[in-house]
Amino acid sequence: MKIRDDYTCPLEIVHDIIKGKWKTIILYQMKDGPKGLSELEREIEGITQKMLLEQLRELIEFGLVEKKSYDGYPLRVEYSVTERRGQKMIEAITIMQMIGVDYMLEKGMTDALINKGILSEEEIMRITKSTAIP
Amino acid sequence: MKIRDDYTCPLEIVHDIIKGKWKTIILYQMKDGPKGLSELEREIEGITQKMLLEQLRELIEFGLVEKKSYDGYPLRVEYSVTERRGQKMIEAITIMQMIGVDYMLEKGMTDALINKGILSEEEIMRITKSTAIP
DNA sequence: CCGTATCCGATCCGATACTG
DNA sequence: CAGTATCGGATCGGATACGG
Repeated sequence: MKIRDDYTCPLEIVHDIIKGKWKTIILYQMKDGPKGLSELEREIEGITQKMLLEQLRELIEFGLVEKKSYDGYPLRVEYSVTERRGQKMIEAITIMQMIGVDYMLEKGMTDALINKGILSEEEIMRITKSTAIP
Repeated sequence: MKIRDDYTCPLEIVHDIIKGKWKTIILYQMKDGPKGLSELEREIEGITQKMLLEQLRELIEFGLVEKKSYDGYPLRVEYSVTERRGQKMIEAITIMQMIGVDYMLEKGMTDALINKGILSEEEIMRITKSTAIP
């Protein structure tokens, strides 16, 4: 990814940082601690190894992710969210996650939420009752 | 924009909502109240009318923006952030704005910040002093 | 002032094959 | 387990012209 130097506003930069299809998902997946590559690949449904590595590299470039390599066999590499900028981004992503859930509830896409373990059936019952129009 | 129904996670949806180059900037520009089209066009540097309308339409589709038309002459149209989902998104965007500013400070892009009126010269002095390594 | 339509190069991303 | 390279279709976004 090319890093330009003619940005006219801060949000333009941030858009460049997270515009990739998988960036927010990757970051969110790392929110509770470091992850290995194959771990991420397993947990993120539909991503290819190529995309994962590509997007990780860009996240590192922008200071949102850190990489640590440990020699030995098997190879071990850990990717984690950076303390300063990365954690801040997680805050924003957490809000976006809420918006996504809100949208899915509105559209009745409850199955996906339950399957993914994002919400339990009871939680959905409670939420939909409280906001549904009788 | 096509709205799919096979989203596997909430963040995938949100990414679809804000992936456009101008979406976050447009929303942020409306954070303090309704805006007319030409107003937005004037305030957002570099955007074309085509892109502005296109992205606004998508933001409306996803329930982040509302549109109100007033007949008469000259025509008056108001775009505003929706109470529920839109305002929530503004929260996330505000954090992203902070990240962008942080990045610009780190890269020494202070001129752009001052020119845009995002930070004053004194504020930058204070910040850079407190985080700079002597 | 507000909105639509088209054309076209740039980029994104998925599939696939290969290396240490 | 971790990472690189290439190729090709789909999508994005800028320019530009036209209509209410």
